[in-house]
Order: sequence, then C-alpha cells, then structure tokens
Amino acid sequence: MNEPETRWLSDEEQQMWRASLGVLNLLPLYLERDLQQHGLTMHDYEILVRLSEAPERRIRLTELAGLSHQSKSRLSHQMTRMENAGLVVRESCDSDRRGQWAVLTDAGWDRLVKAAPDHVESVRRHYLDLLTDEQKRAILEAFADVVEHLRGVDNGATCPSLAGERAGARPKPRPGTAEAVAPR
Amino acid sequence: MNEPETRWLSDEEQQMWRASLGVLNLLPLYLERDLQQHGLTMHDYEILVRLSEAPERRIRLTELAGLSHQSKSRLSHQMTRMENAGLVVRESCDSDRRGQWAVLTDAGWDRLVKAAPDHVESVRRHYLDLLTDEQKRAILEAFADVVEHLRGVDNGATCPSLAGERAGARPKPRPGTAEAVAPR
DNA sequence: CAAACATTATTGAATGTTCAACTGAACGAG
DNA sequence: CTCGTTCAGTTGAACATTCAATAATGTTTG
Repeated sequence: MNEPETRWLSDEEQQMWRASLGVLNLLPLYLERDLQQHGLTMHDYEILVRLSEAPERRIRLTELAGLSHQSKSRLSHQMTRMENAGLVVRESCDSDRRGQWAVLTDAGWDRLVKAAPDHVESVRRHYLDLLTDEQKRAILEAFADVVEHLRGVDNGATCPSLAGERAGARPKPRPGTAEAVAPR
Repeated sequence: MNEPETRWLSDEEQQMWRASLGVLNLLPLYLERDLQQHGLTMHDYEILVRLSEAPERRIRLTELAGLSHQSKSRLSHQMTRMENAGLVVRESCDSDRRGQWAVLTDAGWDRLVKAAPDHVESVRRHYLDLLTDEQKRAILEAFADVVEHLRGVDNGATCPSLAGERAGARPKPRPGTAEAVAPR
C-alpha cells in the first residue's frame, strides 16, 4: 500500500485553476457591490428570486436552504434579518408543525423587481457579455457536471455542516422554472 | 433619453449562469472542508503559496493583499491569526518604514508542504478531473479575460473597499512563477 | 522647507457566518 | 403506547469580514 504519487498540475492546469480562483474571488465582490444600491446582498437576492418563482411565493425553509446553497443555520439568521427588513415573513406550516414557510412579502417582490434589471446588467457586464457563445456553451456543460458532482458529494454524511443542504427528497423543482436572475 | 430595455437572459444564459452560481457557491465549500484536516482555510493556503513562491519567501503586505484578492484590512486581521499560529511573521521594512513584510516561517513552509498533495487532489477531484481538455481550454481563455476585466473595473476608484486590491504598480510577478497549488 | 496630500498598515465596532447544542415534532419498531 | 431516533428549525458563542477612523511615514508642490 504505497502512497500514490501526487498528480501535480500541469502548467496549463495551473493557469486555468488560477483564473478560476480569480473569478471565484472577484466576481461575487463586484456583483455584491452593484447590488448594494438596492440594499441587497447576493444571498438576499437569490432568496427573493427563489421565492418569487415558487407557487404562492413560499418555500419551506429546509428546501430554500438547499436551493440557495446555504446551511439551515445561516438561512435562519438571514431570514431574521430579511424579516426585519420586511422582505419576507415566516409562516408556520399546517401539515408539519415542525415546519415553517418562508413567504415573500409585497415589499420583497417590489424590491426584487426594482433590483433585477440592474443585477442582470451587472451579471452581463462582469461576466456573460465577456464570453463568446462557444465559451458559454462549454462552461454550461462543464459546470452542470461539476455542480451535479458537488451536490452528490457527502452522501455519506461526512460533513455535518453540509448534511442538511443536500438535494435530499426535494420534489425536483419543476425543470424550466429556474431563473436565478429575473423575477416573474 | 429612454431607459434602455433590459436585456434579460436567454434560457441558455439562465442555465449557464445558474450553473456558474452553483460552482461559485459550492466549490469553495468543499475545498475548504478538505483543507480543514490540515488546519488551514483557503485564504491561509493561498497566502502560504504566494509566500512560498516569493523571493526570500517574503512579500509586502499591500502586494500580498492584491495577489490574494483580499482587502488590506482583512489581510491585516488574517496575518494576526496566522502569526499567532506560527505560520508567518511580520518584519518591518527597511526601505519604507511604513511598510511590513509578510514572511513565511519554516513551520508555515512545512504545513504547506504537508497540505499541498491533499489540496491538489481535492482540486482535481471536485473540479479539474471533471472537465475535458477542451472544456479546460475554453474556461482558461474565458476566465483569463474575465479576471482581466474584473481587475480593471474600478480604476475610477468607485469602490473604496476594492481600491487597494487592484494590480497597481505590481512589478508583474515573473510569468511562469504562478503555482497557486504546489509549493516549491 | 512646510503644507497638503497619498500611501502603508492597524484598529475597533458592526455585521455576517459557522459550529455545536438545543427544542419540539414526527416517525418506526416493538 | 412509548422508547429511541430522525428531522425542522432556532439559538448563542466563537470566529471572520467589512467599514470607517486613525497613526505614521512618504511624496509632491508652492
């Protein structure tokens, strides 16, 4: 049982990984900054979008945590802040008395509608419009696989902090509904 | 002067942007988790790598902040933590008495050497090895441009918190030196 | 030279995130 | 029915990050 030799990165891989790290680090920074003018963070925005797409504009907290890639704890704190800001409310769930709904308020909807055009513009300016169609296609294919992989990791419950965030028994959010940027 | 109509995202762009968001959100989570076994965060790791590549294993704080995409304030706090952990030390700079060097300690070097194989493996498993050569090439080209764009934003000093992080007068870190993953 | 300005780095308070412990409700086996 | 387990969500403390203010040195300019 020899230690397997480390497969170090080739020069190209190095460059490619560094560029990825750059995007990972910098892109959220600028999107975040552009959203500030609407008093929203990226997390706020994502939650507003998800709720805006959901039937009756409400989603159970655990599902929402999964959809928006957050831990349940973080979402809980975040809901408190957003509730204080009047963007959402919590409503307790009839069918499962442990459960809570996150519900989008009218004020939350309005805020999202106001912010969306600027945010889309921001995403275009800092990201989408910099790419050729071919690059976009390649990235879509590549990242779809990566995300699928990442969602699949940890089915052995290796990581407590992530255990709650897995796709789990989610009823598969009606394909085609995804918007992530625009309200509707 | 009409408001320009918002250019909403096409279906393909939506998918592609959501996949990107997924990677943006999830990938750091798992890399971070895999690094925990060495008692390091991604930020720690990046700083160790940069220092390990630098002549005399030392970099001025402002330059290091730029290299590792952090604000000076954050780096300052971080240096304090890493100094307490014995991974780096600060040394004051002779030629500019405002300045400080961040210097890699032997312990810091050792820690990096121990962590590197696992981290590389982690980057491969969760990212690089999931991509075809063509995808890697496309992403490298695409993201190189995006990073260049992002580094260029804000030359109008629009954003105080980022002003210090721009490339600035950096002496261009000897091309080919970049490693980001392996120590040397 | 001195005044004004720019740059390097640090600090503390406010804010956000993570982690582990906890409550209360649902579920399943005996 | 009830015991033990799992699940949904919350909480508070520890920790990290951001923001604005500050100190100290360097640079420019009249």
